[in-house]
Amino acid sequence: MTNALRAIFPSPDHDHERCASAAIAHAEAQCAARAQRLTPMRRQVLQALLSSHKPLGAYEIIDRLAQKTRPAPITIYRALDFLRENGLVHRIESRNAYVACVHNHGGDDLVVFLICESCGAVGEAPGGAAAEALKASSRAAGFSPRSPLIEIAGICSHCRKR
Amino acid sequence: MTNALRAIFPSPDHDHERCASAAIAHAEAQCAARAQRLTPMRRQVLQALLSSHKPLGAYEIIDRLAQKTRPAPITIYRALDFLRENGLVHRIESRNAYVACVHNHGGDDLVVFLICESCGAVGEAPGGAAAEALKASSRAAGFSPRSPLIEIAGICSHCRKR
DNA sequence: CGCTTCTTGCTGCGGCGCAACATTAAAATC
DNA sequence: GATTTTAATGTTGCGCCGCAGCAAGAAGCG
Repeated sequence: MTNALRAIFPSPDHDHERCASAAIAHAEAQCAARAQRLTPMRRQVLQALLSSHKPLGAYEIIDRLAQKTRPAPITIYRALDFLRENGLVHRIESRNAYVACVHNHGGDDLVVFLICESCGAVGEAPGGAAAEALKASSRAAGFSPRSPLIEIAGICSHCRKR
Repeated sequence: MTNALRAIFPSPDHDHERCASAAIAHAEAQCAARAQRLTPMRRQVLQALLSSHKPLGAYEIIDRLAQKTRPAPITIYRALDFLRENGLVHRIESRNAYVACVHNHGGDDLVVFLICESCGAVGEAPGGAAAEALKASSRAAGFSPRSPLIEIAGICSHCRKR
C-alpha cells in the first residue's frame, strides 16, 4: 500500500501531457464500452479538470470553458454528474470541488484522497486494506456501509522539500 | 473497535436528555479548563445541535434559534468555529452540516463518522487502528497528514430492522 | 421521415460561507 | 471605579454551490 500511495501522488515533474491524454483515452474507451456518449461538453469539462491535479470548483470550470459562450452552472453540474457516474471524475467533499480520475479503478472501488494543502494537488490511492477494515468494522457494528469517504489533508513530499 | 462502533452509534431509545446534558456539562468543563468563554450564543448553538444526533446546516440552526431575534449566518458560523476549535462540534463534510460531539475525545483525535442515510443520525467512533494505518501509510508515501477525514454513509442497524 | 430519447440551454432560486466594518460587552490594568 | 484593551456579536454585502422546472436542439431508431 505504501508503494501504491507513493506511486500515485502526482509528481510536479511528471509527464502531464501524457497523463492527461491517457485519461482522455480511458474515458473514451470507458464510454464506448458502456454505450455512453462523451459529448463535446463533457469532454471539455473533463479536459479542464485534467489540466492539473488540483480540484476545481464548478464555477472555476465555467471560467476555463468561457471561450465564446459561458455555460451555465447547471450545464457543468450535469457534465460532472455524467463523468462521476462513469468513474471519470471524483468529488472532493471537503473542498466542494472535483478532480479528474487518473487511477482507472472500478466504479465502486474505495479510494483515498491525499490533498496537499500547499500546492493543492490531489493524489488518489487505492483504499485497499484500510478501507476494507473500516467497512468490516462498521458492518460488525450493525451498520451497512455504502462506501467510505476518506480524504487526508496534509503536505505532499514535493512541497515539503521546498 | 467493533464494540466501540456499536457502543457509539446513538440508539433511538437512548436517554437523550441525559446524553445532551452530559455534553453540555463537558463543554462547560472543557471551556473552563481552557479559559474559553461558553457564551449564551455559543451555548445555544451547541444545544440546537444537541437536540438530536442529526447534523444541522447553519441555516437550520438559525431557524431553531429564531425566537426573538434571528441571528445572522455569520454569527452562527462564528459560534461553530469556536465550538469546533474546542472539539465540541464536528463538521460533516459530505453534508455541509454540523453535529455536536458526544464522544469526549481529544481535540486532534481521529474520528470515523457513520452516517445513516435513512434516519440521518450520525455516529462517531474512534478512528483507532484504521485511521492510524492510513496516517502511517500516507506518511510512508512522503505525505505529511494533518488528520484524516473518514465518513461512512449507509444504513444503521435500527433503521435496517424496520 | 417521424418518433423517441438524450443532451443542452435558460430562468430562477435557496443554502452555504465568509469578508469588512461597526457596535457592544467583558477583562484587564491602573 | 474609571479607563483601556480585548473579545464577542451585529450589520451589510457578496460570491460560490447546487439544483428544480421547463424549453429547445441533437442523436439514434424503425
